[in-house]
Parts: sequence; C-alpha cells; structure tokens
Amino acid sequence: MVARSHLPPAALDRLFHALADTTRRDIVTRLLGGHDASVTTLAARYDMSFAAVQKHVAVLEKAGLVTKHPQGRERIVRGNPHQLAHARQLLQQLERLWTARFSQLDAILAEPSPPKKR
Amino acid sequence: MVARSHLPPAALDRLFHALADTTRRDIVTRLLGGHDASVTTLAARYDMSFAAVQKHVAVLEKAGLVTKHPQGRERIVRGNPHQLAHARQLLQQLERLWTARFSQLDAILAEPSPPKKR
DNA sequence: CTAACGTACAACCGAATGGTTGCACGTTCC
DNA sequence: GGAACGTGCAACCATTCGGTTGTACGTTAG
Repeated sequence: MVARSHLPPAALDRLFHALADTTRRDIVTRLLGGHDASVTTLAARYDMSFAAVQKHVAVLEKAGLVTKHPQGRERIVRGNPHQLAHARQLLQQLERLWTARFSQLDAILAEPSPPKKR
Repeated sequence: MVARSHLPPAALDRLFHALADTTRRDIVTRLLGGHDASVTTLAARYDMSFAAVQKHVAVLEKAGLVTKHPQGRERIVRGNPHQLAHARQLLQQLERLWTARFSQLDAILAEPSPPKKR
C-alpha cells in the first residue's frame, strides 16, 4: 500500500492554481535553481510592478511552494520542493490509473483475434 | 538527454489551471480509471447543473486532458494521459533543479578547494 | 536624526471563473 | 412525425484574479 499522503483538496487547488501562471512558474524555477532572493530582487526580473510580484510570491507561499525568511529589512524567498512532490505524486497516481487500465486491456488483446481499427 | 518536450507556456497555464479544481481532478481520475462516460453520465455524479459539468469538461478538453468522441447523440469523454505526463515531467524537472542544487552544495562542502567552472 | 530602502497592505479596475437558467439543434425511440 | 434525450451555447451573476497606484511602517545608511 502506497502511503498516499493526500493533501486536502483545497490545498491541491491552491497548489495547481499557483503553478498555473507563467510568472509564478518562472519564480519557482529560479528559486529552486539555487538563487534565493529578496522580493525586490525577484521583482526586478519581471516587467510588472513590485506589488504584482509580491502578490505572486504570496500565492506561492500560500501554496507552500515557497517560504519567506526575514533578514533585516528584506524577506528572503526560498523554494520549497516538498509540496511540489505532492503534486507530482498525484499526477503519477493518475498516470498509473491509466496504465492499470491498459494492463486490463492487454489481457483482452492477448486473445487470438488481432486488434482492429474501429 | 531528455527530449524536453516543452509545451508553450500558455498550454502549461491551461493544463495546471485545469487541474486546479477538485471537480475537474475528480473527473480526470474517474476517466483515467477506466470508465469512459458520456457527459450526462458524468454530470449525474456531481451536485451541480449539467451545464456546469459540461463547462468543466470543456476546460479539460482545451487543456488536452480529455477527448470527446461523438457516438450517436452522445459524446463519449475519454481520459488522455499524454498532457498529464507533460505536467509531471515539468514538476520532476523542478524537483531535479532542487536536488542538483544540493549536490552542488555537497561538492562544495566535501572539497576544501572551491569548485571550478567549466 | 533623517532620508532612502524593502515590504506589506488596502483600494480600485477590467477580465476571467464557476455557477446558474434558458434555448436551439441533432439523434433516438414510439 | 413527434416527443424525449444529449449536447452545445449564450446570457447573466457573484466572486476571484492579475494588475495598478498609493500609503504606512520597520530597517538601514549617511
């Protein structure tokens, strides 16, 4: 039995929603790639206001993809891959559902009659 | 070298957005689990109007997670795990970014001399 | 101390979401 | 042919989203 560490549906909603934006995925990519950064440093990368980037970071933080660490007057933003793994595991579970379906189908196809198109 | 089958950012937006809803995830789960179903059959499962479910299916279809196959007066909805794999691969890439970051750090901590650039 | 910096937050705005109801149209069944 | 079914689509509504500007407040620098 796989320990299916199911996050509550609302958490999954937040997670996938956070990933459903190009800017936010870029932020996560940058952060996981090794560059911790203050919010302003991050904001400098994007063609939008500081407040907009701050909101994106807030969404990522609520989704658990990112953590903020106060350091003087700055807040250092750091990537957190833990929730990411939850999302990936869910997708893998769905893919396994599909393959399991096929293994059932294989049994059917193992019969002498060849598969026909439609 | 992994064939980095990069979907355009807009497609990824659609994909993750489609997954960011409990009802839609449930539909995908049900479909990948092996039960192809007409839209009305699907709709019967949920406590909302037929049109609402139909919209959810449309979102899933635009994201490529589902295909519809006309069959008489019904449209049979079938799961399509291909795009799902794209999403999973992206998450895995992000996770690998993180682990790569650590292995780099390990190298630094393991060696008295700083790592050289190549 | 004062000025500049980094951040948070509120108010506002247009567009998109997620839901509803109603209607039109093709298909199936008597 | 006509009624019932399955589907798609438009109109509408409240809420959320993604962006803006402005303001307040703690921290750092001169």
